[in-house]
Amino acid sequence: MAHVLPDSIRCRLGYLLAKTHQRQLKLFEAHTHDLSVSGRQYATLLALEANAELRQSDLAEWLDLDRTTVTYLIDSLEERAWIERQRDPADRRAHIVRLTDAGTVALADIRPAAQAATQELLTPLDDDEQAQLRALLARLLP
Amino acid sequence: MAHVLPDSIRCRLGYLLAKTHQRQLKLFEAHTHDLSVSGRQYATLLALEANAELRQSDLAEWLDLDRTTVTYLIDSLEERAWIERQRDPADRRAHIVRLTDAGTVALADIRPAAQAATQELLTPLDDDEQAQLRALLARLLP
DNA sequence: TATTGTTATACTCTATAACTATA
DNA sequence: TATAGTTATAGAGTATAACAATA
Repeated sequence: MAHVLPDSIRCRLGYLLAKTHQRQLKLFEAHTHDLSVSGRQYATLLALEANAELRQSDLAEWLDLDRTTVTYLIDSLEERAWIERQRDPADRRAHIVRLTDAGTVALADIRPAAQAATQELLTPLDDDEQAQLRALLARLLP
Repeated sequence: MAHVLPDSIRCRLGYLLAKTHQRQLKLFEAHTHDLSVSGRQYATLLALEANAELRQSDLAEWLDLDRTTVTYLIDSLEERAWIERQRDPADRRAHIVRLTDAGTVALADIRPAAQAATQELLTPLDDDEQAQLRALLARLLP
């Protein structure tokens, strides 16, 4: 190939975000392959690790997901018995979600694999630069 | 809501990339709404602006896309007469893609809208920080 | 009336494989 | 036999709207 990717593309933020995100997804999948878990399922388990009880509407707000997406997400986690859901006695419209013991075990398996994936992505950066990147990205979110 | 998004999620690189990318897509779409163009279509036009002629296989390699995806992408641009494709006389298996005059005009419309979207995303960062972010992300790509 | 969650539907992306035409 | 491109298909992911139960 006689040409080179022009800077007009290589420095486009949309391109950089799309490609790094794509690469992160592939690495996460490669490292967690035998666990067959999605990044979103992992994030849900982390949220429930930090908070013993959450309503589905809380998860939707936190993870910035549609409530229908949360329903499917929770369905998939309940099928694997990693979480359980029950009616909120205080508001019988709502469902309360909790991590099960099996979910805690699963999380212990997933976490090191997920961290290894992130470390592989971040290999070109030293520790300071990794922290800078996280801090800069975090400031772009509401 | 009584809870707060835990740092275990907020600082997860996969979460940060997914959310900033999602936000970038929404802002791009909002700013280019009346032009109805995708970021990938925009990147293709930029590639052709920098190189008068490209084969579809070049585009696939540059943009890290499957060749089937490139076929659909080029189809959509040809329908709008922004690009034209013809057989490569030197290798009649290949298609050579070129920007048309209409494509050049379209690019002139799209570019400021795309840049405005990026600037809105990057509002929380000053100029130095924006450059740092681009540089750090670029180093994560092969 | 508004909110929580579920279901159905559809639409976009993406991945795969089968196909053609050329090399 | 390998490569460039096309087509068909199916699988995720996501968005929308209609619905039931409850507030």
